[in-house]
Amino acid sequence: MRYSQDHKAETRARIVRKAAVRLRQSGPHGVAVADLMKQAGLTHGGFYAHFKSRDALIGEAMMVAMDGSTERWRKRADLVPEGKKVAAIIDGYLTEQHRDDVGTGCMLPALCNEVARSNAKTRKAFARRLEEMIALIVEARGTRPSKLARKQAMGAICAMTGALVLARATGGELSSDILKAGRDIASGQKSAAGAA
Amino acid sequence: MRYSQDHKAETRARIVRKAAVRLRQSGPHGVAVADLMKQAGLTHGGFYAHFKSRDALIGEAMMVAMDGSTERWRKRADLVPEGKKVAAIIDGYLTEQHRDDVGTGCMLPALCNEVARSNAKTRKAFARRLEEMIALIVEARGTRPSKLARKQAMGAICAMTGALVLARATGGELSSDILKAGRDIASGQKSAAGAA
DNA sequence: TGTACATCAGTGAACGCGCGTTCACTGATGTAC
DNA sequence: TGTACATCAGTGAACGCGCGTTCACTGATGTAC
Repeated sequence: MRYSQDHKAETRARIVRKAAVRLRQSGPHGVAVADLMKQAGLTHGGFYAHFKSRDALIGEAMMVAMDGSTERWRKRADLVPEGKKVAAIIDGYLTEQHRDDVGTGCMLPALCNEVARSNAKTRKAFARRLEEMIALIVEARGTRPSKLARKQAMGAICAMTGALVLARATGGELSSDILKAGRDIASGQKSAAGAA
Repeated sequence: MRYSQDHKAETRARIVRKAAVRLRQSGPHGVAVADLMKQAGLTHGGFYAHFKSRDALIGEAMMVAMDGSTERWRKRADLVPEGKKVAAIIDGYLTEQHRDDVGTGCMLPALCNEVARSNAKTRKAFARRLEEMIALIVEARGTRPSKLARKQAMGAICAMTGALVLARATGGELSSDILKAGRDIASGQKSAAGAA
């Protein structure tokens, strides 16, 4: 078969996208060549017409899986007026829907453990996206950027990430309670757990 | 060789302990039978005198890896006077030392992703330990237990877990900043990232 | 106390399954004429 | 417009490595006498 000029590029992109979903769901070991090609409607042999190796694909999938998180936050912030943007991001993030959707959800809870074991390139890409997300929260606050604003934004992201991974590891009422507690502490609502 | 009565039990426990470290460091796929036996000073063939299968070992290692986290918190709280206990737990938790020690560190950041993919038994065990940790924070506050106290304790644990996984995934100054931001938001010190 | 035997934790070669990778082949479509 | 040929994305059988698992064997120590 000989296809239109970008048919191959589309196929390739489809494989990477499926891999990025699997990567978030099951980690790198969950990405099996034959399984992935089947998902893309192909047979496993054709894989090497697109990628040098499975590892090369995983590297690319890692990058693709890191896309979108920031963009989703920006869209949610754009929908609400000044002063409600941070809350919109947090409340849109810590939902049962997001908790149950690892495959296309935020990279932070899904990939953090893997990134910690990855090479410098992947770690650097992760750090860059995280910085973008921090900057976006600082901006969404609508106040003057400052060291304190940055620190508080980072704190909120810590709470959001932690709440999501813990809500995913647990279930039932505890899981829902974690999401609620995460929303409160991330947005600074009477959530000081400080001594006394 | 025929050894003393509990020699076998000691060997078995040693293997499980090594597996629990590897599990936290590299996940279940990082636990290889031959490698583990070598670490324990044995050859791979003897493995099946102790365990039914690799999966059975991983199940046990999971349980062992979940031990100790609560105990460490309790010990830190016991060293300081009333009113400083929660801060002692948080500040002892979000350190560069703990960040760099995944293998024997807290189960929450190390295992959360794996637990989310595990069977009901493992998930239940995880939830039980998490409840213990929540209760311990509530107790360490020294105030009367309440729904709010529980929620705030959960929020603090979210922030602590999130800060550690993100600090591990990044490096350099960003990593240290995350730890600082995590300490602040978890202890409720001028860390409200709320809108406005 | 000494000797023969039983036990069984541990050894290491070998097996076999899963999965990444290779490769000779296919056949639909584009191009040349 | 039609025919012959070239291209190359995709096919699927086969290979081989890594690793979990099996198994016949070892040899140090406990027990019987």
